[in-house]
Amino acid sequence: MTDQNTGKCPVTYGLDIFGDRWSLLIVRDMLFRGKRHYGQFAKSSERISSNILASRLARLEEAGIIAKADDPDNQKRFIYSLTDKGLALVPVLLEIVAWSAQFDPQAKTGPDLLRGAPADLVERLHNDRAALVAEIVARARQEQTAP
Amino acid sequence: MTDQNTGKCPVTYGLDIFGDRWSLLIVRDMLFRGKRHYGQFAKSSERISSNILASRLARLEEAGIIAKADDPDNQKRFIYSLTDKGLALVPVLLEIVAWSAQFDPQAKTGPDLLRGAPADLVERLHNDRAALVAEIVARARQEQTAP
DNA sequence: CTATTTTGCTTCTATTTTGCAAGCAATTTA
DNA sequence: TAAATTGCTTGCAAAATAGAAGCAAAATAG
Repeated sequence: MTDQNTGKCPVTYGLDIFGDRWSLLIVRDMLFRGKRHYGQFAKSSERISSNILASRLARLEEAGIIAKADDPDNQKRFIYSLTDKGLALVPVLLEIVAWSAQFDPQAKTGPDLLRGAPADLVERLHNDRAALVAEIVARARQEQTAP
Repeated sequence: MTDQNTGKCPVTYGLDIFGDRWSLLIVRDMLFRGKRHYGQFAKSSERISSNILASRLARLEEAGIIAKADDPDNQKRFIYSLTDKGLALVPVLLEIVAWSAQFDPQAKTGPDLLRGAPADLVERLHNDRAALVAEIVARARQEQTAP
């Protein structure tokens, strides 16, 4: 018998948007590394190829996760920023980080990502969750409006 | 997919394992829908093709997220179960559900998934998080050991 | 016991997605 | 004014995926 789930499963809704290799890495770069321009994403350590980057940015924009605006300092380029919907992915990303910190013995966080070791992050996520999320969102908002 | 996680970002570690269209749906099916056999996954509403299903099960097993055991009731088939590492993905999945519930107006949860509406889930996730996670993990464990 | 069905895959091919290297026009910088 | 930069696009090869079919072992039906 087929599945009884006529409505769309919420897990599927999310994965339809960011269930791929790159989308969440772009969100991570915006959130934790302050990246805003195409060229910055292209220089990420994971080396996304340019056409995939362009298509992912378009997809994320279409999904309402990021917004694309003209850069007042440079007519040629654009500033990508996280919308509220994109910022709401912070808990998802944090849980992924926490999970990885727990099971990847090599898990390390550079000075850019969260300005701390994953162990500290996991602890704060456990003890002080709401404040941690709020703090990250606030900092991301700040970085987006004031470079 | 390769083993080059040395010193990598924890987000990358996670996405290397489950950053694709199907892996988390398989985990979801095991966690929230009590599925344990190949055939049950194959009949999922999302219709994964058989070769992809086989390769994802192998990958998840290799990553230590699921375990494959002989079925005592049927020599031909296997029982797939979530390991501790797999069960630790509950918070990730819950955050995805919460995010989708927040932004997908169509988000619905059938009687199988979490036995409740996403709205209730989101509320419990906010007010009663640890207990909710523990409850889901406990039920999944129970379903895995006693059909 | 034999015949049929079920199960858990594998194999094949077609289509789609991805990666890589160039290229390119509009700026921006020197 | 020339050179470099930026944010992409375009081809093409390689890889991943979908869909159908096949298949041997085991379970079930007769």
